[in-house]
Amino acid sequence: MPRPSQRLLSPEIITEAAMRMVDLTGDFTMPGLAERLKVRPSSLYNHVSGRAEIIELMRARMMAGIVVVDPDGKWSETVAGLAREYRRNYAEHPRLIPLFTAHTVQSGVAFGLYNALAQAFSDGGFTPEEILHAITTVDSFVLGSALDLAAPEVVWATAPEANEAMLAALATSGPNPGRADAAFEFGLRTLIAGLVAQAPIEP
Amino acid sequence: MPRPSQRLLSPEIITEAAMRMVDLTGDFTMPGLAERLKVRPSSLYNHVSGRAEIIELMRARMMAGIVVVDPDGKWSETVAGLAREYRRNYAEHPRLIPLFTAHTVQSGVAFGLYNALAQAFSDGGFTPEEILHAITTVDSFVLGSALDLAAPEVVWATAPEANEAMLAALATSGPNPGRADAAFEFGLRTLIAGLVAQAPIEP
DNA sequence: GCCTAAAACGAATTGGATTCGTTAAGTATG
DNA sequence: CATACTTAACGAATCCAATTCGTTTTAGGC
Repeated sequence: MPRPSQRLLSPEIITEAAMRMVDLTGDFTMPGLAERLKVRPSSLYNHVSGRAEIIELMRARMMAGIVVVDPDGKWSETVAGLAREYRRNYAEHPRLIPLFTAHTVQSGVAFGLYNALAQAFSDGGFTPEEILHAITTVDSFVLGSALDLAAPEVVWATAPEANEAMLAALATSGPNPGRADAAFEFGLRTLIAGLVAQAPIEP
Repeated sequence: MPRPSQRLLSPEIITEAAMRMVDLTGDFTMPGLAERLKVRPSSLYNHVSGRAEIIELMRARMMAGIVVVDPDGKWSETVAGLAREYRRNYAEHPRLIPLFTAHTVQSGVAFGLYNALAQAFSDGGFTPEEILHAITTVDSFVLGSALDLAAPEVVWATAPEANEAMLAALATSGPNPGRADAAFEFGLRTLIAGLVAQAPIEP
């Protein structure tokens, strides 16, 4: 017999549970979610339209964590800070990222971030077209770095035909996420240096 | 009654059909694949272990397209050439990328590329640890750029709360893949400039 | 105390991935 | 030529996830 209405669910509760499930197992299913919430799968549909919406809610929840503070110094440091903040949010739930990139819906979240980047690059004297490309570049690098974080480190483990330079490089490799973090900082430094070198306005 | 053995399938034929299906629709299913190949779904399992292996075969097939030529000049231009070649292969089948990043298996393909990058960075005077980070940086940027290519341009379409710098930037935006290509070239230029600036050895 | 809307339920449907036993064709062997 | 073996396609069946829908309960407003 059907159970009474007990207010067990809400979009927020479902989203939260889904995120915990993805963090734990790398994926989520409607039956699994329902079980965690002590509910039948069909009950979920009283609160969300389906699996796709849950993914979008998780995306929005992750993006909402990005805190954009007013710039307080060099435009280049503003960009670096924004990129770090952007990645930090991804890094808190690395296993969500493959889910996001698989379902390429991606509504216009994170416009606060984009606006702030646009302003910073504008301060650097870039043209409107360059600003768009620069934002895309930062976005691509951060997303790629986040995927690197989610990837198993096994990728680098065995090197059947590595040359000398590669072997020496691999020998320095520690475990994730330390390696991924260090690589991100290196890449960010590199990217900022390149941007500064191309910018009409110092620094 | 079952039909005779007519040699309709092979791993290569299946992989090829799956890639065409993904290029066309953004995904593939075993029944859909079977239909395209005029075969029953179960027949596929005589040639591949399942859906996961088909994805890995597609990944390998894509990676195999990367041509690593011997460097003929500056290390920085070698890196730029390798990055372009890497992305070019992704760009030929953009809709495969979300599939790849979803199933994060990623065996040690593309070691030829990694070796070549390691050698180039070694020529630039980077330390082994820096080499690993530099390779990761290029990898992240190329993968992120490839995802950008696969993303619908609708993402940029409407800007409900864009500031002035952002609006001006958006006004310059043309359609994909032109925009994504230009952004990649900008980002690559930027990245190379940053690497050159940090390298102990010119150029 | 009654009515209604919200929300959980269970059953049923659809569709994809996979397994397995069966069977026909081609191939090698005597 | 006949027999046995192997390959590969087939169909049926299983499992599971996603989703739909009609039913039921009950909390809160009147």
